[in-house]
Amino acid sequence: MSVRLQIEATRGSARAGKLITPHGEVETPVFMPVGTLASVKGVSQDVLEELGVQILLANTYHLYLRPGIETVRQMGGLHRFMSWDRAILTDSGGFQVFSLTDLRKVSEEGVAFRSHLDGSPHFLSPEKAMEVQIGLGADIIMALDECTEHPADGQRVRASMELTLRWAARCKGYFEAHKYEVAWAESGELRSVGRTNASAPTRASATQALFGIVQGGMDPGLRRESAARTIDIGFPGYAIGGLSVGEPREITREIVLSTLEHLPSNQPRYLMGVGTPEEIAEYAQAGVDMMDCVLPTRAARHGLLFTSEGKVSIKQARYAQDENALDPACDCRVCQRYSRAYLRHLYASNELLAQVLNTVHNLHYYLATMRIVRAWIRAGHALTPAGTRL
RNA sequence: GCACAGGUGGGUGAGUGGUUAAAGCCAACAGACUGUAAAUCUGUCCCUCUCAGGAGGUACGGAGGUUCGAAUCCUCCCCUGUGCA
Repeated sequence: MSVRLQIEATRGSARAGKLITPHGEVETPVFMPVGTLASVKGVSQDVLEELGVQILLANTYHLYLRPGIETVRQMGGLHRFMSWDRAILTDSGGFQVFSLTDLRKVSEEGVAFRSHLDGSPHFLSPEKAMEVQIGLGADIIMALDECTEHPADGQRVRASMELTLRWAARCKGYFEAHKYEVAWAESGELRSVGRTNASAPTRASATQALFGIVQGGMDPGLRRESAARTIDIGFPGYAIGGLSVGEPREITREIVLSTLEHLPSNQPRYLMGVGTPEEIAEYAQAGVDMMDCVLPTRAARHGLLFTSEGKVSIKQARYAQDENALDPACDCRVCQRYSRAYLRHLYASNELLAQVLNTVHNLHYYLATMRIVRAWIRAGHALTPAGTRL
């Protein structure tokens, strides 16, 4: 069978459990750091393991362009290539439809991209997105969707949603026909790279899972319809996409909360691209099982650190001679060892170590936040307002 | 001592008569960042007022001068670099 969610505790609409994947169990609700290019910028895999990262994101579009799917296949798949034995989820390239708006053209068939690297033309169809993701071999792969821009008028949002639905069906069709082509098994050996699915499913091939994505813009009605029709197509897990695209945060909340009500209660629910520590804590408590966001890693590289006392912009002059730990309440290796003054110095001096340490801290903070939420769900005592911010 | 070349805002460095409070870059200071074209981007960056559109003052080594007008031209002085004695 496929990736599945084993719910072990609930509290209100929140749930805690385990996501079963070919590369181990993932405790949910989970935050998934983003490693677009098969690398979480600034942090090595051994440190990610030490931090307790259970599942990473990587990106279809970026890895397809470089190093290219054939290289990853030859290297035994994404897990072996990047030396990561835990779970991986690949995004389909749908977000690039949104973010590379000047470099792509969307049609019924798919998306024509001009590479942001060298300008070369490429075409990503739902089928191609599946082929590439099957080749990469992530545990969870995503349907190609159109991440609708905001603002957009009602007609546009509906058309975009309908396109995503048609693409979802095509993705599922291709995936079902080709999912046994996963090129390697747990052992890392190449398996069954042929075009037919005649070979017996390996453990890995049997368990790679394709998730569908709900769109519908900022319209709860369209979100509901998108959810229902995506569920009709049928996936082992469902994502809420198309949020955090510039809309006010209250609207994000409204759409997340209303959409969650229309998703199956016994399957993984993945909120894509969200959010701040406060947001991930809130949405996990509202029943989201999986979230990813570039915020902790990007903000870290830009000197913005999340702490139990709120945001700290470590570049500020006020920290120049501050001998305190970045976050006195934090038990990460950065806060255990270095002063704010030193972290500011590293940042101001453009030292690579600044990016590394800042990223380690922010990821730790996000992961710690989710550990607290999981404990809260399981233990059944109320989180204090301050607790949600730890 | 002589001969060249220079001295510009925190640094560097454009500018050689007006549209120059003086480009660009750096530093400094602040802000943004949410399925990563992001070690990125934006703003401020002489002083004082401001009804926020601006107003006034000071400023291109120093002192004079030419001119309606000078960082820009002239004179002298000071200083720096290089070369020759």
